[in-house]
Amino acid sequence: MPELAEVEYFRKRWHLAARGERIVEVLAHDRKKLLREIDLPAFRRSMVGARLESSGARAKQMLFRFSGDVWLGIHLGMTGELTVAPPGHGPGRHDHLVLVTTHHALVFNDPRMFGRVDFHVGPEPPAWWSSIAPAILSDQFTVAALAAFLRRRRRAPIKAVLLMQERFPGVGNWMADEILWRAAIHPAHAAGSLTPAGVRTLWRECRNVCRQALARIAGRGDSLPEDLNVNIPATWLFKHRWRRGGRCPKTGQPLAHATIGGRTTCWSPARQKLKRGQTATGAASALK
DNA sequence: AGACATGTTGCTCA
DNA sequence: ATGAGCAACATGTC
Repeated sequence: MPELAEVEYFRKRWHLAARGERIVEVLAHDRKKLLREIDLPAFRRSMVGARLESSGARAKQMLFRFSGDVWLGIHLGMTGELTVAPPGHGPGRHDHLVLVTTHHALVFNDPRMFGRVDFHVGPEPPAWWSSIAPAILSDQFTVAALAAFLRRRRRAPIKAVLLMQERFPGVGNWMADEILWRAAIHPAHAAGSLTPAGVRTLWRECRNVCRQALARIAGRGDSLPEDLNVNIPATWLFKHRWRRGGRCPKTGQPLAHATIGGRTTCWSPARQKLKRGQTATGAASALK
């Protein structure tokens, strides 16, 4: 579920509910997997009594800062989500971590357990946070940097390249498909054989999808939509990609699905065309 | 029943 | 050394 904007949505949910509140109790379960890197007794000692001061989201990671130089990093994996419940919340089946304040329970739930929790103490944020690639919406994401990256990955299908966090932090399966659909680029197109105009269009749509997804999903300022996706319009591919018999909202033509770059991919054949010689080597079999 | 799932990592092979 | 492809992780849903 969580890509760039969903991660920001969940961060805000915890942040808006509990900013300034003190943790009075920590409930932690299943430390074999999600909490495997955590020294639980030390985590409890640091966390209880700490006050949530600030937080941020970068790519698909979140970092919550607590008083006493305590930091909590969370990655939601494939199925993780953060919710807010009353303070008496009895942990449900896949609630792996619950931070209880006097007014709220901050719940990290993840059925599939691909998520990760990191606990860090120190005046500076943890190293992994600082080494996340520059955001697509930052001025470091330039057309030249994009072109150089596509050249390096020239033989891979563009769909697979968009999923690489080292250059497209926060982009996941649905955002990659949305970007390519808007840019009218076929997902199996070899990354290195886009025209200069194609690269520029791709750059623009990377930024458009990130900006619009953040505004639609995570809201603006201190506002938060009631739920994920309630503000995503039917003009987006997102609304049609999983529906059986789904049609392209731009052309009205049927959508296509195949595994490209190792992931289920949806595109609009009427809009995203591939000429001879442009197909990435590994993607050819997927298009039969 | 079996296929498949909005993610990442670590292995193999070229 | 570098890049591409794929299985594995664990559980729920269609």
